[in-house]
Amino acid sequence: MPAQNKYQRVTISDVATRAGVSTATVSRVVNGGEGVAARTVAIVNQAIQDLNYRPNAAAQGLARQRAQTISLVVDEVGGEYFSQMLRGVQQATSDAGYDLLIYATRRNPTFIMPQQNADGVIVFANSLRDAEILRLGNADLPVVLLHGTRPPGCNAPLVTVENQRGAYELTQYLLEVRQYRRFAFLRGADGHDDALMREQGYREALTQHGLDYDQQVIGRGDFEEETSREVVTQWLRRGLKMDVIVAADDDSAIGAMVALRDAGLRIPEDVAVVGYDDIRLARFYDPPLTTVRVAIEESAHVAVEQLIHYLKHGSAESTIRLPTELVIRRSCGCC
Amino acid sequence: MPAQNKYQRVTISDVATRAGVSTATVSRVVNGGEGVAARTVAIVNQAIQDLNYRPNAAAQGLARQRAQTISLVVDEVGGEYFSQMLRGVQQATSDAGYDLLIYATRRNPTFIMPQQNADGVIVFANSLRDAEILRLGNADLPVVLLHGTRPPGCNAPLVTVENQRGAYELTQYLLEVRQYRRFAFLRGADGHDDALMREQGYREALTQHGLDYDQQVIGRGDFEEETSREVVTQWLRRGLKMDVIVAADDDSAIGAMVALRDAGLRIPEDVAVVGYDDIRLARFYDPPLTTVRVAIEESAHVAVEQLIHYLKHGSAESTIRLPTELVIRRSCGCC
DNA sequence: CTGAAAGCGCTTACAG
DNA sequence: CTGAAAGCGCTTACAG
Repeated sequence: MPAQNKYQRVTISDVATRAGVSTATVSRVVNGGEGVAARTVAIVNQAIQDLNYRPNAAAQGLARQRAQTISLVVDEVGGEYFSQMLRGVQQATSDAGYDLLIYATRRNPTFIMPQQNADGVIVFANSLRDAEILRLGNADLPVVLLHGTRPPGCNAPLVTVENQRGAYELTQYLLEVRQYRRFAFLRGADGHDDALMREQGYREALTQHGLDYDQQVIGRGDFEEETSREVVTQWLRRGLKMDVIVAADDDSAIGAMVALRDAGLRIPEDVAVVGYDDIRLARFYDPPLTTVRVAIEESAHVAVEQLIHYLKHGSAESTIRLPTELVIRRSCGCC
Repeated sequence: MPAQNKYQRVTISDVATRAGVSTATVSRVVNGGEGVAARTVAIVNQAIQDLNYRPNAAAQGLARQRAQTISLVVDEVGGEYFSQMLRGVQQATSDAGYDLLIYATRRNPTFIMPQQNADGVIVFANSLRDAEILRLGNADLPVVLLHGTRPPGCNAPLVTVENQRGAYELTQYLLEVRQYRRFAFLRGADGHDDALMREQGYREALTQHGLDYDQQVIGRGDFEEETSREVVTQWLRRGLKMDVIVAADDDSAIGAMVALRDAGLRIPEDVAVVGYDDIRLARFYDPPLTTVRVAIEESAHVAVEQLIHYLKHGSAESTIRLPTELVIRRSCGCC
C-alpha cells in the first residue's frame, strides 16, 4: 500500500468555519449542546458529519485537565486469569465512558508509569514490587490495587478476594469430609501475596486438625504448570507418599496431575488433587478439577468502579474482599 | 479512604524554575538531552527527580501532533484466542515505545472510533462490519486489518493466516490417510471471514475427492461450544451417521466432543473430531484434539509492525498471510 | 548551548 | 444563546 500520508486532520475550527459559528459553540455542541439553540445544534452537527470531525483527545484532555482514561498495569498479558480480569476492567471502563490503556511489567520490571497519560490506574498488585506501588501511590496518580495485598505505608484502596478463607474451607473439606491426612502443598509464585494468603488458610486448617504443617510435603508450584509438574515428579521419584496435593492455583494443579499420570498414578484413586481459581480448563480437564472459584471478572469490575468513584468524589472503600466458592469436582475423590 | 484529591500535578515550568532554566531546555532534556550541556542535563535531571516530574502525555501529544499510541479494536475481550492476540499486540506495541488502547465492539456494535486518540488502529477485522471498516479506512486514521478479509473498496493492509489452505490440508489428511468418507462440518460464526475461508478449504478437499459437499452433514458451530454441542446432539438424535466432525474452530470442536460423549460415543473410535486454532485446551483435552495451529500471537505482532512502519514511512505490505501447521493428536484417530 | 514565543486543538469563565 | 480570549502543558523553529 504505497498510499501517501494524507491524514490531514479536521479540527474544531474547520467545523466552526463551515457552520458559520465560533469554536466555542462547536465545542458546546460536541459536549451535549447544553444551552445552544436547537437550530444551531442542527447546523453544527451537519458540519461535523460532513467533515467527519472527531475531537482530538489530546487537546480535550489538556483543556479539561483529565484524560478520561484509566490504565491497567499487569505483570503479563495472556492466560485465563488475566483474560477474565481484563474483561472485567474493560467492561467497567467502557461503561463509565473511559478509555483503557494496558501496560505489562513482566518485560519491563522497572516500569514506573513513565507518563502522565491516565487519570488513574488499576494495579494488579502482584505485578509490581512494593516499592513501586508505594512510589505510584505517593505520586500524583490515584491508584486502586487489584488482588494481592496493600504494602505497608500505602493507603490505596484494595479490591481482592477471600484467599485465606477459601483455602481454609477447601482444606477443611479435605480433612473432614474426605478424611485425608497426608497432604502435599504446591506454593504459588514468590512475592505473590494471594499465594501467601492461600498458604496461610491451608496451614490454619491443618493446624486446627492437629497436623503439623512443616511435616507435610511442600514444594514450589510457582503458579506454573511446568514448575509444579517437575516438583511433583521429584516427589514421586523420592518415594514421598500423599493422599492429596493442594495447589495454590489451577495451573500448578494441572501440572501436578500431568506428573501423577505420567507416573502411572490414578487421580483421585491414588492421589487426589485440588487447585484454586477455577479457570476454564478446570471444568474440562479429566478428571474435572476441584477448586475454589474466584470472582476474577467481578473484582476487576469493582476495582474500576472504586477508582472512578475516587476520581469523582475523592474517596473510595479502603478494602473490598469478594467471597469465594468451593467447587467440588472429581479430582478430589468426592463424587 | 477519605483522602482528599491532593493531585496537584507538577509541570514542566515547575521543573524549569527549580533548575533555573527555560522550559525549552527542560523539554530537550526530557527528550534525550541532544545539544544540551552535560552540566545542564544533570541539573535538570536532578530537578525532575526531586519533583517526581512526569510529562503530561496529552500536552506532548498535542504539541508533537502524535499520540504515540495505537488502539486495538476487537469484538470481545476474553478467551484464549483473544488473549494470544492481545499478547502479541501488547508486546510489539510496547517494544516500539507506543501505548496501547483497547476497545471492544461487542457491547457497542455501532462503535466508530469516537475520538482521535491514537495514531493508528489495529482492527480485528471480524469485530467490525464492512461498512465500519471502510469508514475507518476513509477517515483520517491509519488502519491495519488483523485476520478476516479486506472488504471490497478498502485498501488497508491485512495481516492474517492461511485459513483456506490449513483447512484444505487437514481435510485432505482425513480423506487420504484416515480414509474417512462420511463428513460433518460445523460452520464458524456468521460474517466471520476466517470461518468462510476454512469452509472453502474443507469443501475444496472434499470436492477433489469426489465427495459432494452438500450431501455431507453441515451445521452451525458459531465458534462456540454451546451452539455446537446442541447441534451435534440434534444430529445424533436424528440418527445421522458420520466418521468425523470437522469444526471451524477448537471451541466448537470441544462442544462436539462433549455432545458425543454425552451420547455415549467414543472419540475417535466411533466418531473422530478435529478443530482449528490449537488453543491451549486442545492439548489438554481428553482425547487431545487434532487441529491446525494458527500463529495468532505472531500475526498480531506483525500487524503492529506493519502499522508502525506505515506511521513512519507511509507504506506497508498490502497482505501478509502467515502459514499454519497441522497438529495431529488423538481425536482424529491417528495415533 | 539556551531562551522567547508561537502554536498544537480544545474548553470555559466572562461579557454581552 | 453566542463569541473573544485566555489557558491547559508541552515542542520546536528561530535568534542569539
